[in-house]
Amino acid sequence: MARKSAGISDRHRKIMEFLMKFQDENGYSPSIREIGEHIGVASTSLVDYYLRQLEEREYIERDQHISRSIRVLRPINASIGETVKRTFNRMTEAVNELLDIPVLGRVVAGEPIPVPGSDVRYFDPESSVAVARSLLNPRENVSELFALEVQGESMIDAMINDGDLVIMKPAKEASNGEMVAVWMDDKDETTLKYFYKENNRIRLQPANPTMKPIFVDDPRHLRIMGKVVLVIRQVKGR
Amino acid sequence: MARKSAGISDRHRKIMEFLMKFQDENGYSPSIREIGEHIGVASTSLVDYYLRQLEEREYIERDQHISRSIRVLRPINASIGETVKRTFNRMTEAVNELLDIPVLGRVVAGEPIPVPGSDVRYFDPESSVAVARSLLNPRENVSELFALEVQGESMIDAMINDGDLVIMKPAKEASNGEMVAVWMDDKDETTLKYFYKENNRIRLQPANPTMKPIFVDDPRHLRIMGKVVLVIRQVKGR
DNA sequence: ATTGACTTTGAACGTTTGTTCTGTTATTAT
DNA sequence: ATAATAACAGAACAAACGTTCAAAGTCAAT
Repeated sequence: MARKSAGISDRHRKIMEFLMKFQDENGYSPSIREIGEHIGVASTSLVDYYLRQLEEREYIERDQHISRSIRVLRPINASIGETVKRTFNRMTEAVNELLDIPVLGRVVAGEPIPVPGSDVRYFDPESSVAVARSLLNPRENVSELFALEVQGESMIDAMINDGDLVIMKPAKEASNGEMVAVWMDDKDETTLKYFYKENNRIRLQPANPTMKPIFVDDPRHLRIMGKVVLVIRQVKGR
Repeated sequence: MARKSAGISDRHRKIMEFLMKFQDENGYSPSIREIGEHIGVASTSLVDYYLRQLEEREYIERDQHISRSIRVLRPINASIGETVKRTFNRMTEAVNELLDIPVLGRVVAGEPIPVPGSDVRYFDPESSVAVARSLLNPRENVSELFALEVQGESMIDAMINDGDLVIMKPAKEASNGEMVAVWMDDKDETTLKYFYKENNRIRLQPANPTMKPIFVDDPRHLRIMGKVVLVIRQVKGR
């Protein structure tokens, strides 16, 4: 006589709950001994005994002679909503944390840097860098950020090396103490310097404290292209 | 140059697909031998070899000495391409793209750097940095990475400034061309230098090309603490 | 031609694990 | 009370399984 969903004891319920919890936490089923330990049963045979009952009543399924092969057929006492909700939150958080910043080109000392003009829609970005938002100023307008790869060793006095990745935002002016990318007409050169406006001249201070500043008297010989926001150096593992 | 899932051979892909398919059909993971049988590999060690690689690249996860404990961390190449499945993949990818690296402390020239000892479980990390995985070597074992904040200007000859964030992995030895953090007994100092082993001495080359190298004749006066993997400079918006 | 990094094999070892068996203790019906 | 049935223990076993190691093969760079 096939007994239907008859007598589910307290033990059965405990086992089912443990199965689901263990599955959720580990991604696979517990062994018989692990089940026994958890429900306070010393002998493996007794656990097997209960499992067989659960199997007969079609609460679970398992494959003979295969470790950890228990499948839960129908969840008992569902409290799954919590888990789903939590993982969903973590996912949306992570997705928002990740910025995709286009790499517009290279910074070469002797050439003006490529800057996204307001009219010129987009340079086709060669590629993009993924950057965590938390590395940036929280109130940064991330949509206008762009990245440049430094080519050559012309920026060493800005403590920036060949291959470094500079992330910046477009700007035509700067405040004191900000690091800017400037094009100097008289020198035909692009550099990265800290910007300071003094009485009647502009001081461009290298990041390397051992280097001396450059002074510019006529601001018209100087074009600010953008402000540096972040520098990333990927050390070549060789 | 942010590229995604690099360094995955055909075998790896085949294994991942089998893992997902098997999981889907049986509700639990295949054993090592079952995997080997399916991809046409006779020895269990070779399967283990591949699994370890997949583990390092964080495609899967498994628990030691536990049968069928493989967890698929990120699905690969879903052959059943539905819109839902694809967006789901993109989300999990994004989640996996984001690494949380603990900041263990500061690098000060006159002090040894804090390194996660194998026995000393964890310094309580002061905080953590979020870093996109694509910024790192794809086969880097990201779980052992840690970050240090540079304090003072003692590292300027390594092109690293006060406030910079150095991400490194523990190491006691290094290969030529790698940037390492070393403690020099005779100078009582921690520095970051490029490591080169020459005939009968060690050359420590500053990253700044204008600086001269340091030569160490006796390797015992030199302790390698770790290899530098990434340097991040958050330019103070002031 | 040699090195070195990566791939592959085969076998062996020690656990983990499911299964089975014998036997004991409770519970219940008669 | 007694017999029958259900609940439990403990041990023992063989298969399944993860791990490790020594050794050999492959392939590209030097």
